[in-house]
Amino acid sequence: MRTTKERILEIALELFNEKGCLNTSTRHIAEKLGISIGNLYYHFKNKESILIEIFNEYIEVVFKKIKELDYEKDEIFLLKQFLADSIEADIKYRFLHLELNLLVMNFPAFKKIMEQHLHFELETIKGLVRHQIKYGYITSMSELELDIFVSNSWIIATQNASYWNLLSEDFIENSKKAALNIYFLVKPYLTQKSFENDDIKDIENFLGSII
Amino acid sequence: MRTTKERILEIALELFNEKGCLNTSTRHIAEKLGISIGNLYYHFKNKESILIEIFNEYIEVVFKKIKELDYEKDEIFLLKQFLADSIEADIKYRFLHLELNLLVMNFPAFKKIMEQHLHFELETIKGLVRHQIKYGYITSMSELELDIFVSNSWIIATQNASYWNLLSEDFIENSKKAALNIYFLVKPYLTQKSFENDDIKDIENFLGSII
Amino acid sequence: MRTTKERILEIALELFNEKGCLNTSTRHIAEKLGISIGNLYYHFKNKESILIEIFNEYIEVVFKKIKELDYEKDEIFLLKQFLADSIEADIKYRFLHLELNLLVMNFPAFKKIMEQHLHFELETIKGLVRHQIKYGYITSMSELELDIFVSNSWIIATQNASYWNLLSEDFIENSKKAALNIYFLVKPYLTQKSFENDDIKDIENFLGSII
Amino acid sequence: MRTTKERILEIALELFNEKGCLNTSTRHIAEKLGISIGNLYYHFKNKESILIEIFNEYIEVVFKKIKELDYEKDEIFLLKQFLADSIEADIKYRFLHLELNLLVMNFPAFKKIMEQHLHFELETIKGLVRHQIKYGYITSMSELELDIFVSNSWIIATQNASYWNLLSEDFIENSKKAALNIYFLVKPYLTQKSFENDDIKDIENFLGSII
DNA sequence: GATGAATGAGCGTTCATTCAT
DNA sequence: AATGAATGAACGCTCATTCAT
Repeated sequence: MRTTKERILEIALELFNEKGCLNTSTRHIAEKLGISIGNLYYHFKNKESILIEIFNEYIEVVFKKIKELDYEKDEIFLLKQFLADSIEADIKYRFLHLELNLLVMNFPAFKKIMEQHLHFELETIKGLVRHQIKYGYITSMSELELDIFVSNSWIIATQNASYWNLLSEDFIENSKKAALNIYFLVKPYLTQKSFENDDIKDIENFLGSII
Repeated sequence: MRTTKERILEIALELFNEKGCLNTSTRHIAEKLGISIGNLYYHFKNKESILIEIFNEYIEVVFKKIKELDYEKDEIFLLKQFLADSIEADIKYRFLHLELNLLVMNFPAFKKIMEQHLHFELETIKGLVRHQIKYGYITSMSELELDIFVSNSWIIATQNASYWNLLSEDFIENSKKAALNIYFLVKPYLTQKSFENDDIKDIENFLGSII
Repeated sequence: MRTTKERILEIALELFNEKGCLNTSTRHIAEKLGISIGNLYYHFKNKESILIEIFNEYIEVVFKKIKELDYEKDEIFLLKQFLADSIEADIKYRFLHLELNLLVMNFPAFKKIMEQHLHFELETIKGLVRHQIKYGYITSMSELELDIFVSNSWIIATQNASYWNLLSEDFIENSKKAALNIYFLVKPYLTQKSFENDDIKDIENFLGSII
Repeated sequence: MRTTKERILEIALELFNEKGCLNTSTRHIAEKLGISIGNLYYHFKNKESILIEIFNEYIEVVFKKIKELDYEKDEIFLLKQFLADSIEADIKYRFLHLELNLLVMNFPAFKKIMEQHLHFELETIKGLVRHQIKYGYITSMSELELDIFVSNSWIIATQNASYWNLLSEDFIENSKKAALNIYFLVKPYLTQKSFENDDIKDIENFLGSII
């Protein structure tokens, strides 16, 4: 049995994804859940803290599997995992990317946490890419190029859903395209070794099936 | 001497970029401009029509120079132009990309215009890329790859400012980085012929100066 | 060629009948007419004076034909005329009766004129009825009964359109029923002499054709 | 102790009768009641729902006593009851009739309910008149005449207050006259049996005292 | 005669949040 | 834990009217 707090977060996420966090009132969350507005404020001191708690969930999902990997030591091809994990989270918490800049403007505490997380996430991705370069999966590049490659990856990973949603309302179809965006962004940097890796073949097969 | 209508658009754009369109009230625009709220509504029938008029300006800026090019016939290297124009507009009207998805949710008439424009813009970019491929500036690619390349370009061009703003408030510095994002996205697809072109040398010099 | 002032009155009446005077803005009148709002206020010092001028037209129409009758001297059967004239005016200026009480509340100058007119109209109707009694078309009645008979007649004549419009939007059909309401209200008071009058036969034929 | 909701309805009715529903702002209601505007909207989702709730009260008052009568079986003289009940409600909720047509124009949900109620009310009155005819209190008449008689009765019952208010502001005096309007409207249709009924004598006595 | 920019009070409504119970 | 009444600032917008040109 879920606690009330958990159910609030669940419903809030649902509504945020549907209409945006800024378009969702606390009263609406409480009503949809069938609890009083007073009870909602008993569990969360304000709307921002609901947002922050959801954001913490998001962070956890993003890094859960990646953290498990001891990629510093092992020679593993991480692209597939990265693709799968990031897309999953970015779909589940898609409202975050739809209105991230406004959220940061409106919720100062959220802004702080968001910034901390972003720095950490970017460092993690950079570390991951460096690892892949070291083991020859990705071509080597300058520090500047790495910075830009990572920023482009982050932007594409988080924003492509917004893009496709502008073009079509077929949500399922759109989310599939996310994989293509990331794959083709990364592809020019893949080495021969990568293309010989079974994971890449899996990915290419999967992407082939989308088209 | 500017007309009141122009001044409203000017101040509105300023405030939209500062705090977001959704966070800017019509009363606030009027107050900052020193006119009555009634006067604002004399010039614009509602907030959405202010947004739409600003969006139409944006469209014009985006396409003004590109439209002038008779690129179907001439063999010209367009990347530099494209970089310059799109970045200029995307900075000047940056609020648009910061909250595009929410704007589309909240303003149905804007949504329609936005969608029409987006289709047209993407086709234009595709045509431009095909032209560059034809004249050997960009490596040839499949139709799918072209689609994804264009979508990635659009996403990076419109969203990179949001990204950098999350990391730093140095607005000038951030806007410079936009060029890097697009350049490195495109770079893997440039041919030898491109690298011999003087424009590319200009770009590389410019980018070098940023770092 | 109509003067601007006349055209304002014309369009105002049209809009008042369509949506009510209180739901019609002065701007709307000017726009529909294709003149500036300033020009409208050049011709009328305020909205109330438009209303009053229209009301004066109404009064004129109501009494034009009745005034022509020298009914004090002639033995004439006036019911038919009264039916025809009052219904015609009450249809043409139907907005007046739809919102008379609110108009009186909102427009003090109109209120005064309205009250004066109402007293005069009621006295006229009373005189008319007394004349019909004197010449044996209508059964004699006490002064109280006469008062009430006249008030009922006025209420039915002015309000029946509102009633039928609540039940159906077929405006033409509804206006026909007005005649029935008045006829059946008066009928119990008609004498044998009335029923032998050709006018009554005309009326009965006309009413028969409605059903 | 009245609930806030009840007090809102109470004050709203008071203000509506005083100045008209359309001339009464929600803010005005809240202020007169000494509550915040937010609280008013906590209890009613919009102004229309206040109007509708008041209208439902009106319906209840109109039909409360009439519904209790098992007039299909008993031979009873209903005129007195009808007079008393309808006048009481039409005075208490007099704003309704002062601006009914505008209310219907401005409040679509109210319009629907109003129309349903009107049809039901008219059928009820018709049934009541048919019963009185059956038991010999009212002279028999054709179906058409019945329709018109009922429509005239409804118009007089609901509109006579508006009429008298145009002539005088003595509210109490005016409301007494309502009874006269209805009585004299009905009188021509009363049979000898009616005039022998004690209720009629009561009415005549009451009316006599008014004059 | 005519234009149209400008005013500002007011309207219906929403919303995050508080607090006594 | 939970209820739900209450607050009040703010929002988008309308309207009759004025006035310089």
